[in-house]
Amino acid sequence: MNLKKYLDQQVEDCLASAGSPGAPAVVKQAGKPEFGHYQANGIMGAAKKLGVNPRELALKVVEYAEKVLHETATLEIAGPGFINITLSPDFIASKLTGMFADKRLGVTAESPQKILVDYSSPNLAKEMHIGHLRSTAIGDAAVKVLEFLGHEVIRANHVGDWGAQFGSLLAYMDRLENEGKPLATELKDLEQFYQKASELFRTDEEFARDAREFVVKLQSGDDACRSLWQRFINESISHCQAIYALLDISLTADDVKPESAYNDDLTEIVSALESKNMIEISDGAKCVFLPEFTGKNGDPLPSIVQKSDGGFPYVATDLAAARFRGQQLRVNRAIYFVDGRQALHFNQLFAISRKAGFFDKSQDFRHVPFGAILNKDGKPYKTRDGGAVKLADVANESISRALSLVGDKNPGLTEQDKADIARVVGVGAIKYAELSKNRTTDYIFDWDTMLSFDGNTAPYLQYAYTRIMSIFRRATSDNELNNVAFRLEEPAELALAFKLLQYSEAVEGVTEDFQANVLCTYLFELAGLFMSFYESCPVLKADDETRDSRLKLCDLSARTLKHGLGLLGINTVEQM
RNA sequence: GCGCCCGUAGCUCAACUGGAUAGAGCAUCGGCCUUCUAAGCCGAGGGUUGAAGGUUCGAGUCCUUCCGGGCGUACCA
Repeated sequence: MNLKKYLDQQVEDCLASAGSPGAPAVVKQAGKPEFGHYQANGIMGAAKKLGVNPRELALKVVEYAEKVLHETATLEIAGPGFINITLSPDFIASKLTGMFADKRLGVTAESPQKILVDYSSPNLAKEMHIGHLRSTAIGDAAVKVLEFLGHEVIRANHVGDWGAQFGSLLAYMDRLENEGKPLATELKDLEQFYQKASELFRTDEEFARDAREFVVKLQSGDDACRSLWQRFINESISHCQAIYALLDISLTADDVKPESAYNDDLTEIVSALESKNMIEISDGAKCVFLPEFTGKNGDPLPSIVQKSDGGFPYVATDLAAARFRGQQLRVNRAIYFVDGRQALHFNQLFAISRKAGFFDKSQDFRHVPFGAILNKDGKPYKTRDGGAVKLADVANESISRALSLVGDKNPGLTEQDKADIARVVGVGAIKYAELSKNRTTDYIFDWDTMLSFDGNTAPYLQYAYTRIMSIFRRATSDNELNNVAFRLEEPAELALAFKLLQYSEAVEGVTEDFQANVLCTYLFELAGLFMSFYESCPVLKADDETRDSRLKLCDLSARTLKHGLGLLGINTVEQM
C-alpha cells in the first residue's frame, strides 16, 4: 500500500465534501519532523479558487478527515493552511505487521503493460567503455522495477553491428589471417584491435581501399565476408556478455537485436514513407522534412532516410525498429535510454514514426536522455592515448580496491570469501555511483568518487545489511517472528518503521520519470535510520519482548534493503 | 544564427514537479570502539540557488531578458 497515495485520496475526498470537488490534495512527505509524517498542501490553492479563507477551509477538511482517519493519524492545521498529518504509532505498527507478512513488501502490482526498454546498445566495433555504464545500469534498474511492478518487459539491446567502420575491422581481420596470425588472440583486446585497424585506415592507402571494398562486399551479402563479419560480431557480443556478467546486468544474448536485423526492412520503410508523400529528394538524398525541425539559418532540417549513394543511415534503421516495436510487438510503451546528444534524432524519429503510423497515439515512445562524461576540467573524458576508459577496467579497478579494503577490515575471511565480497562490493559501488545521480547533464568522471566506498554509496547500504546479518548469526530467540508484536517506543524505532512503510512510494517513484536515484535516496535514508537505530537500540541485550520486536525490525530492514538493492542490480553479502 | 540541456556549500549531488527556516555525501574540525562489524554513529562550521526583473498568499522550481557552460544543427552513429 502506498501511504502517500492513500492519504492523498482521503484528503481529496474531504476537500470535495468541504465544497471543493476536483481540487488536488497535494499530499507530500513532510518537510520537517515537527510537521509530522505527511503534509497536505492543496488547501491554499483550493481556497483561492473558491475565494474563501484557507484556514477556514482547512478546518472543514480536517473535520471530515478526522472521521475517516481518527485511528490512523492526528491532523493539525499550520501556517497559511497546511494540514500536517502525523501517523499514530499503533497505525504504523499495524501496517508494518502487514508489510512483514507480505513477500512484496507492501508494493502492489500495477495494471500490466507491455513495455520495451532499449538500453546498453553498444557499438560492436569497439569495446564497451565507461560511457555505456549509465544507459546499461539505469536501463537494467528500470527493467527490474517495471517487472516487479507487474509489467511485461522486453529488453532490447539494439547493438551497432553494421556500417562503414566494419570495413576496416574486416580488412584487418583478413590481413591478419593472411599473415597467419591467430585471430582469437588478436580479438581478445577489441579496443586495441579497433585502434590498429583505424590507424591502418588512416595511414595505409592500400588498406583503406581494402576496407572500402569490404564494406561493399558486406552489404552485397558476399558469403566469405559475411562469415568473417559474423565471427567478429560473435566475438564482440561475447565480450559484452562477459561485462554484463561481471556487472550483474540482466541482459542476455537473446536480448540482442542488432541493427543488421532490420536490413531487409529498410527499402520498405522508405517506400512506406513515399506512399504517404513524406519523402522529398534533396541533393540526391531521400529526406523527410517536418516543419517543426529547422537547422542553420532557419532552413528546414531533413532527416535523411536514404543517402544519395543509396545507403541507409541510422535514421532508417531506427525507423524500422520503431515500426517493428509499434506494429509487430504492439508495445504500450517504448523507453530509450540513450545519450542526450541524440535528443534531436529521437524527436525526429518519433515525429516521423507517428506521422507515418509506425505506432499510434496510445503507444508511448520516449527518449530518456543523460549526459556525457567529462574529466575534472570539464572537457570530454579521454585516456592519455585518446581512447575511452574501458568499462572492464573500471570494474576491475573497483573490485581490486574493494579486495584490499575487505582484507584490511576483515582479515579473518578466506581468500575465496574476500574475492566474492570484493566483486559484489566493487561492482555495487560503480553502479550505485551512476544510479544515484539524476543528472541529465554531463557528469565528471573521477576514479575516486566513482570508486568511493564511504558515505552515500552502495557499500554503505551493503554494510548496513551485513550488520543485520551479524545480529541474526548471534540471535538466540526461538520465537517465530511472525507471531511477535511490534513495540515501537524509541524515536529511532518509529523513524525506521515509518521509513520501511514508504518502500512502495520509493519503488513506484522510480518509474514516474525513470529516476533510479529516487530509490537510491530512499535506501540510503533507510540504511541511515537503521544505523542510528543500531547505535541507540541494542537488540540482543534487550528484554525478550523488545528484543523480538527489534529482531523483527531488523529482519524487515534487511529484506527491504536486499530487495531494493536487487531492483538496482546490486547484490548483498552476509559479511564484509 | 537557431534549437535542446544545464548553472544550488570548496567538490559531487538532492530538493517528491509551486509549499513552511534549500538538504545529503565527500573534504575540514570536535567527540564515540573492554558492549550486536568504526566501510559506522553523534556534533560543528560552510549558501544572495549565475544576475536582474515579473507572475502570487508562497519561486531553486513557472515567464522575460541578460551572463556563463555543454551539446546538437544534411548524407558518422
